[in-house]
Amino acid sequence: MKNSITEIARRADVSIATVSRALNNDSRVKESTRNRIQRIAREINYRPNLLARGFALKRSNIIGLIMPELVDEYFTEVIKGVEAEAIANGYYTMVASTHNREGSIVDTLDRFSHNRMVDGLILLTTFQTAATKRALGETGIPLVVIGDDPLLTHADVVKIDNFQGAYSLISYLVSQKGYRKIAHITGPPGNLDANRRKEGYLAALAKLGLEINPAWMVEGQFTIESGKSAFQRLMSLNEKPDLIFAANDRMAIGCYEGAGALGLRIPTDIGIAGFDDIFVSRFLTPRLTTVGVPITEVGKTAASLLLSRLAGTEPLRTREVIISTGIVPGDSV
Amino acid sequence: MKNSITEIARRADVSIATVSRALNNDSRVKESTRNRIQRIAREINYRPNLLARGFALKRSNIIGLIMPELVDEYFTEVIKGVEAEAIANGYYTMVASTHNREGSIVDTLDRFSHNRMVDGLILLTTFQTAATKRALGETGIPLVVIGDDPLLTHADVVKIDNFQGAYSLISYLVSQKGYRKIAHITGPPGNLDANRRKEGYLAALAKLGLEINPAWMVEGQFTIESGKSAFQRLMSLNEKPDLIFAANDRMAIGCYEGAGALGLRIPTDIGIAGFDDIFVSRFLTPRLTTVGVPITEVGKTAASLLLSRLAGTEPLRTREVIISTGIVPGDSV
DNA sequence: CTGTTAGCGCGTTCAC
DNA sequence: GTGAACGCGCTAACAG
Repeated sequence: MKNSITEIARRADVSIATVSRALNNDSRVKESTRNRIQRIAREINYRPNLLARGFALKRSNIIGLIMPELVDEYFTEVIKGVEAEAIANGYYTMVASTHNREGSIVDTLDRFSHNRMVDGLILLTTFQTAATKRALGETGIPLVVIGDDPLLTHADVVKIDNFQGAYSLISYLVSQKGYRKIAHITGPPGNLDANRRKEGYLAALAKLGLEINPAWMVEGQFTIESGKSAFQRLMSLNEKPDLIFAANDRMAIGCYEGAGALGLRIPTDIGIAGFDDIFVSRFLTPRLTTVGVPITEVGKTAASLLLSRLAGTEPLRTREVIISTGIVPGDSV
Repeated sequence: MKNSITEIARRADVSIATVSRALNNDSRVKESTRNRIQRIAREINYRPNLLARGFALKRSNIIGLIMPELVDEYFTEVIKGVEAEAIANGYYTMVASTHNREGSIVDTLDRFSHNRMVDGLILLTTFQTAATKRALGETGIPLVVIGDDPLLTHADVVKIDNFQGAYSLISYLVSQKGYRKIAHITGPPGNLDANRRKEGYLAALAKLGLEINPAWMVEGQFTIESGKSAFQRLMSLNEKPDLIFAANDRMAIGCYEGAGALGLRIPTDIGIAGFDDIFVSRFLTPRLTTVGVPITEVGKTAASLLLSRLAGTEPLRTREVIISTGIVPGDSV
């Protein structure tokens, strides 16, 4: 048995046009006709062929979500937020993880934006190259970028307030906890979040009139291992810091491991602070002091921006939403 | 400018059929013609309209992944595994989170399987009702179920070896660590993984000739909080266990919290073991002894089963793959 | 080797 | 209020 509007039309003894109208609640169809058609549709468990509909309408009702390789709960949360918002508005979500390779981000972007499979795109990047930027300019479909980029002219942007988060954290550590010699383990050089966090750190130190010691800024890779090495480097200096602010929680965990290896106690011998408030941070001993980010909200906001644009009711100018962060006090400082 | 095979045909001065063949590497097209066509396609940055192609072929090249509400890295890992396998085979992945409500699982299943949006489905369930089972039987498209269900006749199944994992863990705790009075915090009653873990626990006790004390089996909900309450209940018994096996790591974390509140030390005063080896378990103090599950592999396997079936080269009978688990020794026992 | 044509299921004119 | 006819971009069958 077929299962199309043609079949329903045959059974209801009307034309396919009438069926189409009835199923889409077109007010021109007589009520009795509409009811009859809808009943038949239910009986044969009719579902519109979304491929056919999308083809006819040039619209898939799918939004694409492009992310680097999935790690942490960070990505789960974003997916969750996007998906919830999408479903609530009749859209599906297609996830593409690009495995952190620059080439594949561009590829994925290019593919998705030109093959008409998705109506709009949400891109989560942690770094930005010329190639990516170029590809972003050529999508031709509505685009929302999640990330601490400079404002893009053709895309809405959702950014986490990394600067403020770091700035507030340092201020808190100095004014409330009395730290003066604050080191920083940065993230990978090109990482946008990492860069903004570093700027917040530097700005806070400057504002507070504290020493900015170049030796106290060590580069990390956002991994536990790199956090541990950075910690060891810092602890081998003649003039040691009294607190280490790691640009993410994973590296802070590395510091815990480093401290354990050296027999140093936190926060007695050295204070540790992180950024992200990932799930595990709550269970570290002592509980990590860090900066919390409402990640699900990031996803929801991104989806919401995209959907409103797809609905066509939005102005043409791009928008930028900043998601604020908050200090999560722990016992590591 | 249009961007379709019609446009390419116009420029190359051939028919659209030839263009279609050339782009799909049909061997019947003369090489020079094919090269010319492919060059033109590249020049105008042509991408096939996937909606149109899918419509014509009655095939979307999308696989659907239905999951309960996303929690833990468990789901991230599954998505990662599925997505990697799918992309490698020219498929896209559509994620639908059903928010743990029975009704919506059935809805999603029904919708996905009848609207022709996906070619096949992977369903991850932690519980199974009659309604779900019925819906599963009516999909009409290839289906892979991830979960410790009884064998389904019309779906391939990927299951984690919960039974063996629990059985081995208990055996290890008894023979290597000398525990004799082993309590168990179960998962939610209908949860399939939880049930199998309990069976493994009971079977091991029986086999080892150890007492099965009903008071030592307390129901939990797979949450930290429920683990904590269960712990408190167990510790208030006259005859206390010397080890608690929690059916998942989250509840084991609850036990840690409970122990902390009562001033009990792990493993000196009470041993704790879990199941899952989630990321955080490595950072608990002391490190949790638990059972590890290669989750990415679960996703990969599921996708692989589905794709091979979609490729049509597979036999009709359903297959079942059991993913084995392994003890992760920690310092909590 | 290549062209012509039908048809996939749907929404949407344009008639009546 | 309803129907007939068209077209979306592509693949496949058939014809040459």
